[in-house]
Amino acid sequence: MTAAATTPRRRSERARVAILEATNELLHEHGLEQLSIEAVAARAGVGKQTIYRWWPNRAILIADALLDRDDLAPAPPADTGDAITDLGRWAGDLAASLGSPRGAATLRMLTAAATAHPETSRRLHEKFSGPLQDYANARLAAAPELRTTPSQRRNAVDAIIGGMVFRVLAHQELTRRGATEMTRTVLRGLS
Amino acid sequence: MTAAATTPRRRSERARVAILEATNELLHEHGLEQLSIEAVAARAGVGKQTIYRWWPNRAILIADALLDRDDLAPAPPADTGDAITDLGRWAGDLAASLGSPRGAATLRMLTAAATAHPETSRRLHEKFSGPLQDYANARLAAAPELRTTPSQRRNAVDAIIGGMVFRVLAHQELTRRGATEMTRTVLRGLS
Amino acid sequence: MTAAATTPRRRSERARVAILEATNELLHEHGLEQLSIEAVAARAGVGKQTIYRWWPNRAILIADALLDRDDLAPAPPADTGDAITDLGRWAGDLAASLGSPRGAATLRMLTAAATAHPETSRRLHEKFSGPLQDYANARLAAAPELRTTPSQRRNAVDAIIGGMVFRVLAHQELTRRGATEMTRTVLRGLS
Amino acid sequence: MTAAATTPRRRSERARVAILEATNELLHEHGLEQLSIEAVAARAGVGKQTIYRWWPNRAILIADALLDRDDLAPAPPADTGDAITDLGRWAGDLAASLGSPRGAATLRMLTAAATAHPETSRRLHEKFSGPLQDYANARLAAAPELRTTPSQRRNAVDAIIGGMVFRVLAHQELTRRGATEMTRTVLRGLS
DNA sequence: TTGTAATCGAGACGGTACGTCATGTCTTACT
DNA sequence: AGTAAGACATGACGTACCGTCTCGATTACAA
Repeated sequence: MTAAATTPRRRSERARVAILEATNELLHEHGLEQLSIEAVAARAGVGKQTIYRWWPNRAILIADALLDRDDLAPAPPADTGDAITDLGRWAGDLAASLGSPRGAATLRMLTAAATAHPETSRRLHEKFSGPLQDYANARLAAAPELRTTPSQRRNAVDAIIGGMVFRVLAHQELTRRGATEMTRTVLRGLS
Repeated sequence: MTAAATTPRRRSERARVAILEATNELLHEHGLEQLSIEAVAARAGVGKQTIYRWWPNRAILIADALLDRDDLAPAPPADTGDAITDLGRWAGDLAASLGSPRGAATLRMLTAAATAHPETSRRLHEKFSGPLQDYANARLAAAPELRTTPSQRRNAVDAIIGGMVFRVLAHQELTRRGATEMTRTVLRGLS
Repeated sequence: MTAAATTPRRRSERARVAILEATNELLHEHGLEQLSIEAVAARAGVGKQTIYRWWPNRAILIADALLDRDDLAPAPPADTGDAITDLGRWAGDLAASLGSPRGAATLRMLTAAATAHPETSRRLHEKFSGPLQDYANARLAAAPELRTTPSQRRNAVDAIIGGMVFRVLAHQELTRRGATEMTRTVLRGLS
Repeated sequence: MTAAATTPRRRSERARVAILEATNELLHEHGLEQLSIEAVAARAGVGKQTIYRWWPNRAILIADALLDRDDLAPAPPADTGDAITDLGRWAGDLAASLGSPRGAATLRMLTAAATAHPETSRRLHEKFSGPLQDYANARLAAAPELRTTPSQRRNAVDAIIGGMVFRVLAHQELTRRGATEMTRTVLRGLS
């Protein structure tokens, strides 16, 4: 609450939102590679320079647009006291999100974007895979009924998340029920 | 009276090989998005038209070039009679391949290419993930010591493969030893 | 009729004629600049190499095709004893030929072709403008009623021929009657 | 409330001039058919798109470049009161211009360009042959010493201009003196 | 209330690469 | 030997976008 001198920025919120929305729309309509800054500018009713002023390049704009919608990773469920139940439910929620057409498309485009751009990879981990790993790991560590080493936890968590991601990337079906079963199968190995 | 139109096709093998090699080199030097057909033609010492004559578009050329080197998925190991041992070894081999810098780069680029192009996705599954799933599934099904349902096998197999792929895509370490441990952890759930 | 040993050449007359006809047709259908060797080969039902074997390049093929039809410069008329009458008739015939749509198009294309290719220019003069100048000059020189110096004759002849050619190139009307009048006007200056 | 769409056209004069100059240079260095837009862009230090933005096709660029230099048709001479003297001098000036290597090359290229492109033909007449015909015709009409009909004037004018143009196109010598003589010869027929 | 300066829309600019077309050369199989 | 077919290396075509650069107009703070 210091009376600091304010920075007299006057960035147009209207433009910012319109650009991110246009980017998301075009991404889902035409795909990652077909996205052109000119099309974004036209759809958003914005000058190209306004985009370049705030996003230094295409890759960062794409990451911003895709990660701004932070509904990919669902909130952790309530703690029922049983880790397998909790993680099964959590995996089901995650599968519902990633398994939907839009979620799957978003995950695939993010994966591709991360391949080409390390910074996107970092942010993808920070906003998506990191929190997922952290929650599952913590829930496992807090489960007295499952005596696990850190390395076992890491393996189990990556197998669960990876199994789901793999199915999405491979265009194979991923249902809430299937994810829960997979989770249970993996966790049974930690008895 | 004249004979039917003859078919004097004489595709140059020299050009075909040079193009695929140049594509692979440029892909690993500059990345997927930076790959230009003009650069491939120049490096291969070939006219652009010769590329377009045989590959209808960039995506198919990339898939061809990356999948032509079929060293991504290793050959299945000898059957020792113990499924967990065999699959552990198999997973280790796979991890050695995917975990190497070149293998990891290839997998990432293939994943990105498949995202943008359904046909590439199909061929990636046909040459990579399909055979992996098939082998692991068959080895599990043939293991009398593990009584498994098809659905359980499918879950376990995807968790193992997905876990490894996920680590590669997330730029996390994937060692032969880690992969074997992860496999054992998952399979223990199938007792 | 000598029983000379024949040279065992086996050039296909069928191909030669078909190529020249196809060239002429395409020239009048699409114009000089649009003419492609590939189109000629296709229309003539001939391999490209057959064209290149006998005509070293596009320009020479075009000149050959256009000049093969030697109906541009009409035959000189019968000598009536009166130079002005004869030359007026001759000019009229020439105008009828050059003034027709096909003749005009041919003259224009030949002019353009000659601009780009000196050898075509030479052959155009040899088969077209040269004979015209020669006839008119000779007819004037043989007219006792017109006492002319060589230089006067040359001027008058070029004015007459040039006047007609100019009208054709400028897309202006050129009639038999107009040409005769122009001829008379010019020749009257040689009294 | 917002103002109507503004028109922020800011065509670069620098680029316009550089393109026309480069075109003229390359035209005289390599000829009409060898002129490539890419070479113009490179020589002018300009992007190809900048050429295509303002000139819809090669033909119009060529016409613009050649006709922009309006030194082909010389200014009419002062009126001395004697039409034959005036027109002789005018023809001499024209011959000096058309007879020079550069003038001849320009005339030949314009003729060829007009052959392939009607609009170029129109502009060539508008800027070159039209004004020539108009001046000569008017000078003749204003000469009381020469009683001429419109049709006679038209014939004489076309014979004079055509005679000169013909000599240039036929690669024959055209001197100031020769042109003056030809003019006098033709005009003597209008006594 | 009025400068004044950052931001905005628009779009021209010098470039790079696209995918297509035609060049002139070559090789193959047929006649 | 000549031919129809057509692949080849080359290079220009005309288009689409890139990222940079003006150009007025707009707008919100500071004087």
